Amino acid sequence: MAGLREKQKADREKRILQAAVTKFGAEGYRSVRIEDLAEAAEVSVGTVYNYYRTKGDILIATVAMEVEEVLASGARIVAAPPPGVHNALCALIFGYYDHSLEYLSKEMWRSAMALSIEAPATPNGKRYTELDQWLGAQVTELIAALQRRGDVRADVDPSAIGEVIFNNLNQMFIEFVKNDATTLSDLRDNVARQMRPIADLVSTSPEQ
Amino acid sequence: MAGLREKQKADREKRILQAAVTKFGAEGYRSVRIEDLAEAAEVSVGTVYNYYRTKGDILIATVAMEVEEVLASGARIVAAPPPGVHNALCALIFGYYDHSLEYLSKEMWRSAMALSIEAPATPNGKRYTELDQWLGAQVTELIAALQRRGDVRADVDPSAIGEVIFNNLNQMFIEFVKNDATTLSDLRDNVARQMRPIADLVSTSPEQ
DNA sequence: GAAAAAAGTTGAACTCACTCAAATTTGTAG
DNA sequence: CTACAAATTTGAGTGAGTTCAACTTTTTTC
Repeated sequence: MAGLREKQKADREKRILQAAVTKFGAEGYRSVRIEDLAEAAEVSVGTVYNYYRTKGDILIATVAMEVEEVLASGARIVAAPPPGVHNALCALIFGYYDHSLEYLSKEMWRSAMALSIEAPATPNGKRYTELDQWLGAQVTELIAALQRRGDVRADVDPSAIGEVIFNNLNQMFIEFVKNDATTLSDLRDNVARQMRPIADLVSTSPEQ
Repeated sequence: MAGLREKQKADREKRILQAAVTKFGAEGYRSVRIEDLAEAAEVSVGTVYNYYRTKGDILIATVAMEVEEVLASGARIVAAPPPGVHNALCALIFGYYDHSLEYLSKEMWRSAMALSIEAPATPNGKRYTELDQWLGAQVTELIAALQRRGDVRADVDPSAIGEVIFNNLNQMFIEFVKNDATTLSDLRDNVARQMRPIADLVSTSPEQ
């Protein structure tokens, strides 16, 4: 039975999350107070803490939604990668990057990343780390797919290369969100330049 | 004239930093209050803030000392790298890793990294990012040195490969400090495995 | 339908990083 | 040595995240 209580609970949680997405995006994670969220969601401060353990928890919940979308769009590229190692890698990576700022500001990314590093044992931190690992696995999957197709040399270990590439793109994204002046286009150019030699080295085809 | 005031100032700053190194290491960055540091350094809370802008500033100051040592020991390896690309890379990277926990706990690293991401525009954050860039440059230098010596193929761009390798080792270090159960030995093994294919691919010598 | 139990909400109180106006200490001029 | 000026220290005060004992609302029991 979908009792009244269940319905109210789900409704309150949704209202709090909605208030968070709106207010964090508009006013910045830092400057939004729990009291503001509570007011916007028409609940009390204590109730916010009944649904989310910390302020950071609320942020992670909003970031997680974004990352899940990114994973889904990445899966489509892995299923049918464009021809050529460099092209395929860039398609996947740029897909991640271009999605990243759709709902989240750089400030929100910074705070979420900081949280996941500082408090890795909390549910928040674990959730974020887990999503990161899924993204990393997706890059390895792409390398493996390209290897099966014959684009990548047979003697290459997909997971070693995949991890290195993912760690690099992750770190480049961190630098990107750390600097408000850097544009998505700058980021893409830099990563494309870095991926060129890697792609050449693992490719079966002559190095152009 | 080295007036009394100058001497007292230097002395107070040193006492505060000393208290920070001791207490952060023993009790954890999070659970040490500014009031505790002030008491240990025999000054008032306000005075602590006269020397350091924020609590994070104090942490960065302790981390910076560590990183500077690491940079110096890295320079010695770049000046005379061991034979073989894989060996040379591992020597440099393991040098970083082995030094890292000499004075700093994993928790201190986590907090420092989180700070540098969340507040990159503050003096703290900038200082940490700058040190990171020096480390990255050192990896590129090593690749270039190996290339001059003929160990690395002439058609490889040292800075592109160096950046990718550094970003990878940095990200691996982040994962290392995020998980209290991971040992230095685990970290070394994982990174050595990742570096193997990269080293093979950029080496001039036959791939063993 | 009323009363007891369970579940959830509330906001005042607590902690801790950080601030600032007043007090203190050090340096300097007569 | 005294009086004034400059630099520094001080700690009570402020703000925001978080907690928890009392209160309300919903569900269950008889």
